[in-house]
Amino acid sequence: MSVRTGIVRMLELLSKAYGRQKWWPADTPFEVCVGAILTQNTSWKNVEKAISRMRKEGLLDASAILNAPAHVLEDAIRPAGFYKQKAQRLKHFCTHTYFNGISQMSLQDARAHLLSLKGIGRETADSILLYAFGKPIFVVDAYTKRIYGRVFEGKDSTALSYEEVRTVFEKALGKNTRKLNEMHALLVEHAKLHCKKSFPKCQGCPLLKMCNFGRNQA
DNA sequence: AACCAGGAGAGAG
DNA sequence: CTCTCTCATGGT
Repeated sequence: MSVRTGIVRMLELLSKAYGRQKWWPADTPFEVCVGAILTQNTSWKNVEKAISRMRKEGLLDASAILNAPAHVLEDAIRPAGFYKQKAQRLKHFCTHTYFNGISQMSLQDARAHLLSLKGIGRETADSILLYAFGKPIFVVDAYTKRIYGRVFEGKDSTALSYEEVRTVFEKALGKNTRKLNEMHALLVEHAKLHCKKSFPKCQGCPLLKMCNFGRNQA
């Protein structure tokens, strides 16, 4: 079975096992951007706390973020960690992003624009493109690389680069926003239930039959 | 009580 | 281009 076929199969199996995901967990496109920055190397649980505190402080708004003193913003997002960096990144994002123009830009231009911003790397940019603006692009994260490595290579991760993994998934699923959205969301769900870093729960794993890592385990 | 979490940037080699 | 270090809180 080719990797391309395997990815299509993966989407079917995960979809059947976990059902339709509702993603990104945010009320507005702007909140998606905030969450994408706050969740950098941070568990979503802690991001929820930070966003909740921002909402309470009325900070879920670009102008409010810009008007707030640094220490106020820092204090609100503290539960998400890296609070000094992230406070700067949020302010920088609010200042320099051509937010309302992104939806009209081509995918390539929009991505280049986001990547040019300090604090917005590939995963954050792609999360924003896909989940805030509905652009057909695939988001690669640590979960994706781990699951990909285990399933297709029998290793705990893959040596493929970010762009290589992204391309493989996009070739398999096509430029279909709904599928790309669902695939990433299902991979995150799957990682939490059956593919944690230290404790893979291979029993009952919906990918067991097609997973090379599963054969090595037991 | 170490280890990990839906990364990104800067610097070195 | 590939490592390595830093940033930092909170859950397990």
